[in-house]
Amino acid sequence: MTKKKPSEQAKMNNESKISNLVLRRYPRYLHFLREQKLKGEENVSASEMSRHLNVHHTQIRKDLALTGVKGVPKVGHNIDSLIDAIEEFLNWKNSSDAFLVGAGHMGRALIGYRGLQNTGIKIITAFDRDPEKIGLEVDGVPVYSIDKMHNLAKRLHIRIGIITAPASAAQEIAEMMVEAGVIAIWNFAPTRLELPEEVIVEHADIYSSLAVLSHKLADKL
Amino acid sequence: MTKKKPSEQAKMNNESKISNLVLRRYPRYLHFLREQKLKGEENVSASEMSRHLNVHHTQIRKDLALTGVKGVPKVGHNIDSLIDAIEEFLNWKNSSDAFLVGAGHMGRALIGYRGLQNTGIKIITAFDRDPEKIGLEVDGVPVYSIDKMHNLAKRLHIRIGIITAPASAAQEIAEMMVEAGVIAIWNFAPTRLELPEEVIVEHADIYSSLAVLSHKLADKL
DNA sequence: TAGATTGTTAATCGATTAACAATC
DNA sequence: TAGATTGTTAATCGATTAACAATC
Repeated sequence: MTKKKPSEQAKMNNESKISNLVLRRYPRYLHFLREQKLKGEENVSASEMSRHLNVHHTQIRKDLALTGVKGVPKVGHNIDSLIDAIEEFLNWKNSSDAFLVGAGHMGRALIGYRGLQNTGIKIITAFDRDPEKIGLEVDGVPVYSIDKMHNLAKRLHIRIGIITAPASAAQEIAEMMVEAGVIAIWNFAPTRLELPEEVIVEHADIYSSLAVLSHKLADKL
Repeated sequence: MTKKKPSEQAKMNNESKISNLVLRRYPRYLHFLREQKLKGEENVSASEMSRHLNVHHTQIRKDLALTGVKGVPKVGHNIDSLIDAIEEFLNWKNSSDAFLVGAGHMGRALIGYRGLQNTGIKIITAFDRDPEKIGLEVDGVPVYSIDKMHNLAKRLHIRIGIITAPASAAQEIAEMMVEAGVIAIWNFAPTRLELPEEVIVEHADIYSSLAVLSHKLADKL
């Protein structure tokens, strides 16, 4: 029996081998690029990005190289091409419909988050158990009873689920989502979800950043 | 002129040299440990943690070793000691008072987040500009006019600020906070803040996790 | 005792940074 | 042309994993 190295696995699954660390940097790049574009800039140099984003210029070069966009010496990279390429890379060009479960404050915050409009995800419906929330409309997004999720997800072919429910309900909700055909879950509840391997789960973990903050602060006091 | 290696810098600033990657793992460990404690367990082995948290057992051993808690062969580590040590490490044992600016959904979500109670941060007051929000009370936390922040922060010696305002207002708010004596800022607005170096800024960046999710999903479709 | 588990040292892997030639 | 900037290759750094002796 041959051991599968992660890289071979990746090939087999037709997954690209780009590292998460790089992926996590792209939204910051994108943000900066859009800003520059708004300012009327046409090109940007890696050195300039490096200064503003506090990332080593070589790293920026490598990250940008992955997008396939070529730069021109003394000029830099074309901003539009970069924006386009990164959006393409992240699959943020055409947004996919998503369901959100848990119409509490966190859920509504996310629904109202204007920044999400540029990110390839569109929340089209929210669900909740609380009869007081069912029937509401939040920023144009209706809140339905969670019982309706299964049918609706199947009918609309929803592939992305967002969990903004309390931790205690998260696992159950996640299973319902998978059951209904969801293949990627963005989890804001502070729990690890146990799901079949093939389901993509990303945990929006606010504690990890708090841990860094707290520790640094402790050092300072 | 001698170049300062990061490590020397760290010593000079009296900062500990523990890596952020380790720090970011601790909250997950803590969560698991508390869970086990609730189940009535007294000890836990690194192998067990490894299985549940999907982290290599050697890594867990190293991370736990940093806390100073010793394990016993065939038994494992005492859960209480670990919880205690990690909380100590993160400075989560006695919570510091914090101000939150921006009482929109994100702000209220954070105020209502029960999980925050175990994390060394206590939001005692919220601020907003919106007259409709001023005077409200959210989960026992009063919302004041942002004009009052400066005086109140000075008076109560607040060192931690949380920004849950829109991106457009974040920089200005951050500067007000620093002006008022805040030395650590937890920023939920989707903007990089430009502040004096000595201010600790942690960006709770939801886009980075979305980037990973989107990319993985693109691969799968 | 035997075996589960710890904890440390060494090997590997991957990410970041440095150096530098190529180019507009 | 000179110099800013690109993009690539090599060196370094740090994090993860493997191997294994020590211990209860």
